[in-house]
Amino acid sequence: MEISKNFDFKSAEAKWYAHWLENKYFESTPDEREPYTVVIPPPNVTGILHMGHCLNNTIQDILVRRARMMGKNACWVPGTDHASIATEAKVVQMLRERGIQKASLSREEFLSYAWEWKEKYGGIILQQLKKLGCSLDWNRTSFTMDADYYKSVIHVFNDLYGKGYIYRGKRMINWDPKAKTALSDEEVIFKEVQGKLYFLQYQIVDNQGQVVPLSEGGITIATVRPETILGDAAIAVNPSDDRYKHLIGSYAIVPLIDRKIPIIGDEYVATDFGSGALKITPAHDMNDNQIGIKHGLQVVDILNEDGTLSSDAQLLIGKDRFEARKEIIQLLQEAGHVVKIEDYIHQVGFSERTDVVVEPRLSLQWWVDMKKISGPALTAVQDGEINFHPAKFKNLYRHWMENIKDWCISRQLWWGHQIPAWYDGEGRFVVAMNEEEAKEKFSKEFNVIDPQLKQDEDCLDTWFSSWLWPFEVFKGISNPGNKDVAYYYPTQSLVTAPEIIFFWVARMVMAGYEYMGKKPFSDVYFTGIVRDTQGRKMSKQLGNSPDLLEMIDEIGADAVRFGILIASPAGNDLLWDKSSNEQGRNFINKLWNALKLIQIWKERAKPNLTSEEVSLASDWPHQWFDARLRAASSEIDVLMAQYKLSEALKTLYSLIWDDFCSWYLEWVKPGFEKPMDQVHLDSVLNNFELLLERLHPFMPFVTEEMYHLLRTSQPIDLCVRQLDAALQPRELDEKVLNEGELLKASITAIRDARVKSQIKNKDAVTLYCSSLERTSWEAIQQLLSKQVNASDFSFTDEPIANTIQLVVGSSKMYIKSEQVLDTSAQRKTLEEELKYYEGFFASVEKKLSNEKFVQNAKLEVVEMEKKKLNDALQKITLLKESIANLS
RNA sequence: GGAACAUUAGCUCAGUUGGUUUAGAGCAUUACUUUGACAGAGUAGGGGUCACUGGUUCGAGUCCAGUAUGUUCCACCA
Repeated sequence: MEISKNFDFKSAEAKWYAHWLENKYFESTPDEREPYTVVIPPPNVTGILHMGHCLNNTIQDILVRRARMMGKNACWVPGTDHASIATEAKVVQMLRERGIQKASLSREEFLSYAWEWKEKYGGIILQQLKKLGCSLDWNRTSFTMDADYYKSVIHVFNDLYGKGYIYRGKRMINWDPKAKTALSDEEVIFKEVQGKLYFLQYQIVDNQGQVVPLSEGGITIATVRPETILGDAAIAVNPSDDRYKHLIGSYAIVPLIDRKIPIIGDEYVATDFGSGALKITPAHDMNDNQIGIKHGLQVVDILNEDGTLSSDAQLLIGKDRFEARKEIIQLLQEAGHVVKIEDYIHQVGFSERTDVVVEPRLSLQWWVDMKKISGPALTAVQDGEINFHPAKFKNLYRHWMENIKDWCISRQLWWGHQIPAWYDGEGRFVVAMNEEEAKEKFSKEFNVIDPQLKQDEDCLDTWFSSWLWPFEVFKGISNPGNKDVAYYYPTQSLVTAPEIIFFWVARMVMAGYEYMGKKPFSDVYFTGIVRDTQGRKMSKQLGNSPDLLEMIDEIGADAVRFGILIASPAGNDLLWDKSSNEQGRNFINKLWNALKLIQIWKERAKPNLTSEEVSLASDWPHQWFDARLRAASSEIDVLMAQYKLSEALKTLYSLIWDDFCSWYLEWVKPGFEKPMDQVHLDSVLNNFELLLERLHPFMPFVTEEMYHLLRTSQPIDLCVRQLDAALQPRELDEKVLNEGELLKASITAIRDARVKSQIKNKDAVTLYCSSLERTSWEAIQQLLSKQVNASDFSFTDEPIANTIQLVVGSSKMYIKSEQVLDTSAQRKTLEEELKYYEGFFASVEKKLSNEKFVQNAKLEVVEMEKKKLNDALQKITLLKESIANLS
């Protein structure tokens, strides 16, 4: 069979993915095997594949494919998340482009547009995962708003409400004025912003109730949000502050609107910040709200839900908050209230989804009382029931869990799971599975017959559905105790980004224990963040995020998978550069060329060779490679168990490039245009197959392609071939591995000597060896002679004159050549080596002559040092002899 | 403000309970080689007082304390 010059990844990728699907290799149903379950972190239904997904899903695919090849029933569940805010924003934008305002639509109309949009664009990302080679069970594709899933979310809400874990309450929340919705604390990103600190002077009312003119002094406060003075309810000072304490109990006048507000004392106020007097705006600041409650202050809400000033502001009504800020300063300046304005750098909260400044706002929302369900989730991770990789995230998790706050779960959106609460006209409400049940409950609880009910307009936070993901993809709630959930749950590995440890991971653990009574997964692998070479996070805004599909198209999915993984140390961020793809491509090329070489051997192979034709006298090279493969495989097993995927791939890379290509194939290579005997060829083919097997989870396409080119009638596809569990290191391997090291060292040393003495490769040399380890040399002498073009190899006890002298291990070698020898180069090499060993000898000797060392160190350590000393001494003797022989 | 983690070759990182060499790998770099799988190759080399300062110890990249720098998380004084 003709093998193409290079790997044609485009046709191979299309061919093999279709073939795998056709043969249902990725489909899983419960059977007697042990399950290996992974649920995909569901990407946003609006999402497009980026580098983060690439890393994340490559890792999952490696774990899943490997499990599949190790006899597990591997099941990787795909799906998408409805991503309420993000998706609703996209739909609103699409409508705007069509000239439709969301406000002009009914809820039903809007949702039909949203579903239309979801059907059309949603799930593109899942198609993209196929390009990457991901072995997902597509029959199990789930969506967080599937009918059953939806019902389960509503059920969970009802259940938690029934248990008293969900409540409705008026609290300060983070308000996103663009999305016009509440946000949870986790959805607010604090950024440092260069702002201004405005010092404003308020007039004071004296004992007689007279307003003191500003010219006679007032009270100065500092604020970064001057527009909020319109909502002021008090001015607070620290009761121990001598500057102000006499004012406590009197009143001040809010500028421009002349509202009379009390001056109160509260320890909360810092005397050393700003002016030492704090304006209190209970409707628009978390802390002010607390103080407001404590002192029974009135609440003046001056903002509309879109961030414009409300009629309660009395001034600048309808203006945007930032516009109002500029204008009010002008008005205050004109009225003489501005004392000074300072530059001020401070932290401002932004909405994670819309990136607008979040407003603290008082509103009625639904909450989950987290302390009620967090207990088992905390201990599970503390006790190692669930393992985090890397383990450092354990601390972070614990800290958050121990200081957990209630979770605001209502969102003022339409796209999502509508809150199952029904209200009557009088503000009474019940929580129910549906309207019918709600009516029943009303009649029972309030004795109302057939009330006019209205369902809560709001939706649930997206994470209130995705925290059910690991079991609801198996219908663990909608069809409790079914065969799938019983078999696949708990899942094994969760691979996700550390950013969502609180949003998602922690909450899944809570839901898992609450609803399944079991952990949702055994291991959580947190990937790093993909950054560019300058260490910047990849983002659309910076334009440093490469187009993944384009890249796959250019260089192939396997090269991209290799590139991202090799650059990804376990648990660290990875600085990714396109050049690591090239390393992947080069590696594929190397493999491909090995295949081409073997193909040539296959064509020339003969079943029975005459003794003259035999290319290889023994099967020593096969034994050696077998031993190397065993050692490397067990290293890889260990690394994989520790989730050190990058290290495992490096081990494989070097096994293939160095051990297999550079050494093994060279050792078994027959002479130019000579045939290879079938027995040796079979060994080579077997070994190559075993390599491809191990590489397959990392680079599925090229390995499957080569596997079939290697042997035309494979009984089974590589994708579902089972790894040979017997491939473990054996004690007897040690001998052949040592011989291999001796062979490599001698080849390298002789090649080096040839270069330094300018002996051309085509000129044959004669080798003499003086050694106490004759049996080792005997095992390798034929290969050595072939590799270094030596016409003869013999043992000697005497130095050979006019030769190049080398010390390999504890043996001496003499290279005899026709050529005139340049002894100076040789002498230099030997002397440098001697210098090194003398230095080494001195350092060991020093250590051993230290009495305290010999007294205190462990016996075996001392013994080892003595051995090192002896070895070095032997080496020094040999080197000295060689140098002496030179002259 | 608090905490966690990190700091080893030009870059990205290994280095398991302190003692296996005078600290390793990959990539990059330099020189040389090169007509039989592979110039997308081969061989060899250069490059590190293991961030700094102390301490514990016979012995520290490894343990302890402090300092500096960086990253991340938490909190948020208007």
